[in-house]
Amino acid sequence: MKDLEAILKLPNAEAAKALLGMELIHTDGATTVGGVIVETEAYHQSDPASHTFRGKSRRNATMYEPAGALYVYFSYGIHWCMNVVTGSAGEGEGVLIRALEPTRGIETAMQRRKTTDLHRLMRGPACVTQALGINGKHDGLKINQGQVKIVPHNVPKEISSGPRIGISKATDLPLRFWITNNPFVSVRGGIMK
DNA sequence: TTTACGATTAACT
DNA sequence: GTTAATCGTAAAG
Repeated sequence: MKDLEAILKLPNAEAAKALLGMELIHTDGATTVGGVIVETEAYHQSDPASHTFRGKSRRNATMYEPAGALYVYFSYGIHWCMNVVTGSAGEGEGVLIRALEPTRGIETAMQRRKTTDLHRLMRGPACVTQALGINGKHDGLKINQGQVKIVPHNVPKEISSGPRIGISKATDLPLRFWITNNPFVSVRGGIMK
């Protein structure tokens, strides 16, 4: 198992795969909520579906921070989604965290999500941020230097890949990765198994 | 300044 | 399976 710093410097898609099986933890005061990353998507500068495709702007500025920064953006007027910035020198690359397998602070997460359905607790990018209590205030935070941490947890038995979800461009690129047969992966879209 | 739309979710038929 | 909710951002005027 490589440490986080090494993973974040890997090429975009490699980093997305390497983050699977790591544990993402958010500590807010006395409250800690976290889970194992089971689903990710890779985005980079030359990708038409990426926020950084058309260069730096106000919203995506965090994507150009050094690897290890947290890019949190607001979508559809309601949802927060979180990314981990990757690459070695402000290349505008990142990995979208799409789903976690809950491990810590499950009761707190259920209160925040207003559901007791464990399988839907952290399934979907906006569900992850809601369960962990992540929002725009966390944009730009450095991972492992404060409230948000990513630590080694286990090694995925098998990794699957396929087209990404919820985008209208470059939908044929297999830049979505998940842990094979993990029940906490969002299986929308009838993608390959 | 105005307009169209999105790395989505939850509710409903 | 289908659709409404909801608003910040980017692109166009």
